[in-house]
Order: sequence, then C-alpha cells, then structure tokens
Amino acid sequence: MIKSSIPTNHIPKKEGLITDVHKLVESYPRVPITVDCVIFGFDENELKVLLIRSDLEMYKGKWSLLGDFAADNEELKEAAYRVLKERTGMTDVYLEEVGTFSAPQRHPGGRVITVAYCSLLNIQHHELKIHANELHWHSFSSIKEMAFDHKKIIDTCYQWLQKRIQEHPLGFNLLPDKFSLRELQNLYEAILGVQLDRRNFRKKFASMDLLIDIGEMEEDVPHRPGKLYKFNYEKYEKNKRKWVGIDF
Amino acid sequence: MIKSSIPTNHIPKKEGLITDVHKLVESYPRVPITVDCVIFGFDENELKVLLIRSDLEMYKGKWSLLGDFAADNEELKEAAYRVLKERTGMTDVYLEEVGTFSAPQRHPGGRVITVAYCSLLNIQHHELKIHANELHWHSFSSIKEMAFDHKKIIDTCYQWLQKRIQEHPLGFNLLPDKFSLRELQNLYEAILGVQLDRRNFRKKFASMDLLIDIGEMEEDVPHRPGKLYKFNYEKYEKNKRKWVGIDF
DNA sequence: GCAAAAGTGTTGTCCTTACACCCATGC
DNA sequence: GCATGGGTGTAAGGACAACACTTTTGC
Repeated sequence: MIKSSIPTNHIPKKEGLITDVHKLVESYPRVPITVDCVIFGFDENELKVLLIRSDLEMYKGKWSLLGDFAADNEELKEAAYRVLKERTGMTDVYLEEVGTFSAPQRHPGGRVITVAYCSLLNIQHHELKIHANELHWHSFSSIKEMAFDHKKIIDTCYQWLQKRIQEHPLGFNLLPDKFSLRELQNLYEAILGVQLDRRNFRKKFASMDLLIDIGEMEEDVPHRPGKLYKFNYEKYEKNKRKWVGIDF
Repeated sequence: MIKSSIPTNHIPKKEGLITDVHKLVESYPRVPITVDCVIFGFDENELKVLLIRSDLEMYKGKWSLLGDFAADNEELKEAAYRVLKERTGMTDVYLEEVGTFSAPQRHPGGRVITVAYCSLLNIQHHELKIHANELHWHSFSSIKEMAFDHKKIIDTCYQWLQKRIQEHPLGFNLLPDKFSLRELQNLYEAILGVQLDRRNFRKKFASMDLLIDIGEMEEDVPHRPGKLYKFNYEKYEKNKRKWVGIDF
C-alpha cells in the first residue's frame, strides 16, 4: 500500500535549498477538490438534513449533499459558505469542518477529494428560498442510499454531531428561538438515541443557568402548555468551558 | 468575500442530467494538495515534536513539519503514512486527521492545500534511523516560528492533543511500555498545563483498572523507586467508551 | 372527569477534591 | 540522617440517578 518515495530532485536548488518555489508547486500533482455541506435541522421530533437530487445521470433519483468544487484561491470554508448561499440562500450559518474524504474511487468521474462541513440550524428560521434540484429537509433516519460516498460522509457527520451536542450546547441551534424544555429533551433524545429522565434533564439545564424564561407559554398544544425559554448565548460565550479533567 | 456562482452549464446533460462524469471532473479547477504530519513525543518531562529543516531557501534555517504532496490516486492518510515512512522510517504509527489548511497564500509558491495528520508515540520505541534535513525531536514549548503556516498547524494539533488525552488514554502512547505513575502524571501536567494532585491522580488511574503492575521498579533514580506499570490495551479496547451524558 | 404532559423534591450513591503522614531509597 | 519522591486513607461536598405525586390544560 505504501508507495515508494517520489524523487523531488528535479527542483532547482542552490546550496541544497530550493529557490524557485513556484516551480516547486508547479511540479506537484493537482487534484480537483470539492466541499460538501451537511446541514442538520430538527423538526417534528426528528433529525433532518438538507439534501438535493443528484445532477448525475448515473445517480438519477439519488440524494446528494450540497457541494461544489473549490474555486481558485478560495479558502475551503469560504467555498462551503458559497455553496450554502448558492444552493439555499442562507448566509447566517456557522460551518465547522468535519473531515476529508479522499478515496481514489469515491467519484465516478475521476479523482476528487472532498472536505465535509457541518452545521446545525433551526428550520423555522431558515426558509428555503431556492428549490433547485428538489432541495428539501430530509428525514435523517430514512436515508438509506446516496450518491457518491455521501452516505458515509453523512454518517461521519452524525457521529460528529452526537459528540458535539454533548460537549457544547449547540443543540439550541437546531431549535426555534423560543422552545420548551420538552422540545429540548426530545432533541437530545432523538440525536443521542437514548431516553432521558425528565426531572434530571430539567434540573441539569436549570442548574447551568443557560436558559432564560421568557414568560411565555406554548400554545395550541393538546395538554398543559409548557413554559418557553430562550438560550442565553452571551452567558454561554463568556463561560464556554474551562474544562480540565480526565474523563474516560 | 463570498464569490458569485460559477456556472457549470457547459457540462453535457441529457434530460437535465450530467452524463459525462469524466468531463465534469475535468472541468473542475485542480489544486496541489499536501499532507503534513505532526508527531508528538514525550521525553525529559517535555512535549516534543518531530521537525525537519525546511528545504526552501526563503525559509532557510526555519523548522518545518514532515510533509509532501499527495500522489495521484493516493488516499491522503496513505500519503501521510508514506511521508512518515520516508522521513523517519517509522511504519507502526497510528495517524489521525486533524484538519485542512487552505488559506490561498499559505504557500509562497502558489496555492497549496494541506491536510494535517497527528500522532503520539514514545520516543524510546522509535529510534530515528533517517536524519535527512536534521530530523529531530524538538521541544514543543520552544517553537517560536516555523516555515509556511506550520506554527498555526502545530498549535491546532496541540489543542487537538489536549482534548484527545482527556477523552482517551492516548497519553500512554507517548510513554515507554513500562512507566511509573509519576511519569504518567508528568505527561498529563505537561500537556494540559495544570498541576494535579498526586494522590487523586493515582486513585483515578487505579480505579480505571487500565494499568497492569508488572512487578518491576524504577532503577537509577535518586530517591525511592516507583513501581512500573504497563497499559492494558485489551481492556481499553473492550470498554472504549459508552459515553452518553451531557457534559458542559 | 379523563387524558396528557408540566412541574417539582428527596434520597442514596458515586465521584471528586482537599489534605497529611509514613516509607523506601540514594547519598 | 537527610533529602527526595513513593505510597496510602479519609472526610466533605457536589453531581448524578432513581423515583412519585400534584397541577394545568384541552377535550
């Protein structure tokens, strides 16, 4: 598997050092590189992800992530934001890199390396204004097959998400501004795939002091309405996490 | 900063779908892509990292990570293992991806994207057989400046390392097979930059039951010798981490 | 009044922290 | 015998898990 050394001796050197850096870079093999965005949302007690129909005949009918190649001199994260804007119109989303996918055969048209970016957002706040390629929120659990290696990418991002929402209260990004504790718990249960004790869950979040009671109640629910809260972003930013402790 | 959409309408389509995938991929811009390895070690109570002298005249005297471009059809992780083998002779090292660095001006010779890979290993077990470009273990804390954006890469990897050794007992990889609890504690203190209570530290590791008392003692120490332990890899692999719990 | 979910408190257990003394070895 | 670090135990406090009853609303 490991290939033998590729000689780079053809690069001009002076006293053993390379002087022409442009020539050096020109001598490197070049690869098309793309970014793919995995945008998670939460609605109807279910984890959703933004997908489009693949443009490729050979993947006809299959679902695909939002992706595009990186333009010259475009930072990859910038490319991911561009893709998101072009495909969905969204601009106020925070993306995080999850990983690269570079299997030589992952793209049927030849070698393409992709970098996956991930985000969580609340569906209510981000109306889809563009519907090209049937862009829509797809139930995460119902995804069986996808174009390219996108199923693998999405699964990696899901694991990233599970870890993420346990370390940071990013779950709030998936909810509307105002949410009830029940909604918050549903979200955690859905993403982590566990059942949580309601009382302990409420206590946990109450003690963190990251929720602001906005004095409103749920409406149109067929049972006793719950209080609505909003997330205290300022407090979160201030305290973030001092986090020293061995934990395994 | 966000660029406008790049039209891809020149790709042949049938019924709106792309049929010639090779032509599609050929139409993508191509970028040289490299891998860089950040190999951490621990010796003399200090975190070390494997560095070489930069080959470039413009970075003359500066230290650089172990890197090379990715060859055609080479998976990036494979490329990283190849670099490691070529530069150090090591083959039995486990690499993990840390992130990509794609700032357009990060390489003075033109656009080059790099993916950073990271590993921890114990210096005693990996004698450096190759010494090209002054390959050596460099004290991490004394690194001030490096070639390219390698300082930034190495700092990102350091943060990754700090997080990593708190979630997994990977710290053991930085120590010799046989180690004393004091050495283990020194390692954690050095990497996390904190002071830990000796008794509590010992209790913590004792209760995890991941250390095997090998019945040997330290030698040649100017004080009472401590017991030597080895890490119970099997047990660790079995239990890894069930890990559900909200923790922020 | 019934169904459905909201809201609340206590107890026991475990983990973490803080802290002080004796022990084994080299010199 | 002195300096150095090894090795141990305990008590208090805090976090977490388990658990049941009353309240509010819609129907």
